[in-house]
Amino acid sequence: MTAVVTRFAPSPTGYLHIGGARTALFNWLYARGRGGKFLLRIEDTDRARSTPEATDAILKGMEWLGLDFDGEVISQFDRADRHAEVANELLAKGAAYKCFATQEEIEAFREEARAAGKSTHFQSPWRDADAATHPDAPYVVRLKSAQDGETVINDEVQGTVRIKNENLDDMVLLRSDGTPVYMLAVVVDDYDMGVTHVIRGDDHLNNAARQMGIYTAMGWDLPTYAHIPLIHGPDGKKLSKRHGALGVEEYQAMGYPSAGMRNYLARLGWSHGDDEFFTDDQAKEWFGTDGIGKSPARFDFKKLENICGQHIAITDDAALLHEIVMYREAANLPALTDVQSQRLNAALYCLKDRAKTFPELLEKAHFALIEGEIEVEPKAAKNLDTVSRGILGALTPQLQNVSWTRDELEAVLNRFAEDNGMKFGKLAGPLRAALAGRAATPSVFDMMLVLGQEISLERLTQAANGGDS
RNA sequence: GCUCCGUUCGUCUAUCGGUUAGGACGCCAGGUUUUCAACCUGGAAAGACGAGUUCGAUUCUCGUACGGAGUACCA
Repeated sequence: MTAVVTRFAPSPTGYLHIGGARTALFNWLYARGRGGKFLLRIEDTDRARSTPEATDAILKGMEWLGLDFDGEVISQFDRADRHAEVANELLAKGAAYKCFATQEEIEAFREEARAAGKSTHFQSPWRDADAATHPDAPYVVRLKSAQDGETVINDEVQGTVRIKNENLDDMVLLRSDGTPVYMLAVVVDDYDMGVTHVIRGDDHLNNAARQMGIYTAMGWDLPTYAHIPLIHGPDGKKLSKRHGALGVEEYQAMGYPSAGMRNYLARLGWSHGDDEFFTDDQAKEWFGTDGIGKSPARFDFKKLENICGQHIAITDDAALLHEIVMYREAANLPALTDVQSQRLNAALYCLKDRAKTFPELLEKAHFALIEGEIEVEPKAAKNLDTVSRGILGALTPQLQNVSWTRDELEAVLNRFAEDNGMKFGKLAGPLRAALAGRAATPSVFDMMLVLGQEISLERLTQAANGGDS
């Protein structure tokens, strides 16, 4: 059995959108789970629409998603000579022909066909023309595709799909300027790159039948096809910019961890029994085309968040800190100072299972990130009224000479609450406001432990004095 | 127009002819709780529609409806 080779072949005409990212992920999982190779090819034969910025965005997106590929990035445009070579070989074999029809002639043909309710596929009069009759004019090279019988696609996802050959047109292989067209380029590239499994969007299912004509004419073995359904927006319509069709870098900027993104995307349109939450290793082991569904899936941010929250919770602190740093960069937030990252690192243990995204985690880490003056948000301000400040003023001295451990702090605070005839909850609000300036924070004990005695007492004192001392 | 593909709770999905149609997210109720989150318990919630095959269809076949894709000298 030959080794598996998959590829991701985006065209660089925009950012790497979520559907493309999932296609890349599927190919990556398939290859990586089988000890195979995963290649990247940029389909840049459309010079007018391809941009280096887009290629860059694709590369960045894949890097963020952790989808590493083997070998160099392959530019399809760079291989134009090879594509032309194959076209000429097809010509020599009589499997392709030169077509001198003008755009006007083709247009006229289509209009007539449409009016007659027939297939609009252009039927070139040059298909069987004698070379002696060829004019000295520009021409395109078209594939002489079969006209009878049917083409059968054995697709791993779609099953057996039969298309009558009469519905296949003689597609253009080489433009009149001699440059190759995508349909030719994919086939030649996939063949030359040794691609064994073509996993791509099902918008290419029809194309597969047409491309198979080239394989047959060249006598090449077909790859295994798996045409996966596209992702739709929340309204079930085609994904548009308004809902979810954002570039993957925007998901990074929104603060989703990439492991969660991979998990969610893998689960979108693919399943392995009831497993919802899994690691990369599990996904690689489990992934196969048999688990891919046939119907389009919709993107759901709620579920993404849930999965991401679970991944944040199991990520080790060092990796998490690193990813948060990268997130801040992607979101154009100021870099963390040394003190901030030290404190954040120390606080991660009590933060990571309370947040679904990095912004949420950072929001809860607010107490650890403040340096200097604390601004009290309105919701917390009511916990710092005169009465509360009095309580804090009475409490603070009692924390002067205790050993700064969780047990000790719990003991002191509980005793204080009891002595003053109040429930601990009554005490927690003011403490939270004093330590973080917020109403929603991690446990007050965790905050005091992370901040340390000196800073904790400083903040308590400041709050007790009304914040104006 | 023509060709191809799809359709199970709101969403992602399981089911490979016989199930009280399962799980997850979300939602609702209750519990726990120093806030948030988490957690625990319970609940509502689905086979597009119509025929056919079969002892028996969510599952197989056909049709209809609705979505999607392709039909380029775009990819």
